[in-house]
Amino acid sequence: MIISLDHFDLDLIANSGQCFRWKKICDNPVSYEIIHKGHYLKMSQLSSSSTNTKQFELSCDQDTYENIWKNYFDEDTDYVSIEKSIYASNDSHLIECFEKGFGIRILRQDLWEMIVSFLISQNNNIKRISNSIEAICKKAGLPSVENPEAFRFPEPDDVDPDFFNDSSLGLGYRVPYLMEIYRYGKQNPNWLNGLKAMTFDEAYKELLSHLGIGPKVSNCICLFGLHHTQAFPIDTHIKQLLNKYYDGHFDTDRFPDFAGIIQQYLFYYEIS
DNA sequence: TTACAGGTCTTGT
DNA sequence: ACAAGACCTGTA
Repeated sequence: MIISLDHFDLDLIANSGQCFRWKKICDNPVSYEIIHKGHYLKMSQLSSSSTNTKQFELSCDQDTYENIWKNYFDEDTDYVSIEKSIYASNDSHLIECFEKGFGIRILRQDLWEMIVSFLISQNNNIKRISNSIEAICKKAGLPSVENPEAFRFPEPDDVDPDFFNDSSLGLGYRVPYLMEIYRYGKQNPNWLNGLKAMTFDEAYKELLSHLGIGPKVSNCICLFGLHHTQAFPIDTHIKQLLNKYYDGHFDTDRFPDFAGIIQQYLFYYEIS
């Protein structure tokens, strides 16, 4: 099926550091394989017109799109008003980041996958994070609905904690963090729904109480897993850019409720 | 070879 | 409350 999306660019989203499993399968047209909540999707970017809206070809049917992917792409967030706020801010560096990153959009990814992914991400590089996550999914061996060769992300009940005691996964010292969070997830089946019901501040604090989750990872989980777009994760790259352009401090109150989206533009500009 | 990576934990003051 | 120092290991 064919759909139109505005403020949406496959390459930019793939390289914006929020998704670790997108796999590029073609340069022309730009095409990716995406796995989300047990479903597999091939997505191609058809036109790159000068307008804000682009066309995409998706391998799924209408029902699966409505039930799974529509929410994942977060079509409801109003990026036009965000764009207006950015230009109204007179922040020349931010405007430059926005123009270079036009088409970045924060997806609504699976909460459990984000918790585990950002636990792995600490003091780590994106390539190795992706490799570890892929190794975990492959070892768990749970096929997606549409493609038996593409494996879904294992949920708490899918693997024993001891599953992670395996050096071939390349997890290093994070192994006990994963063992503990899988054990906790299995013993507390309502935990994820509870997190989803919380405010940003509540969820942020609750996540902090778990082994291996500090301020940065908790903010990432809130932003990418719970879509609390006011979360503003500060990592080494953001720290460097704040020192370079903002005297070491960024006033998030300038962008109430969507500082996290601003952070994504700044982050992408810095790493690219 | 050395330094770094979307940090956090532990220990010492 | 805050400052070191340790920590796995693939990648550049």
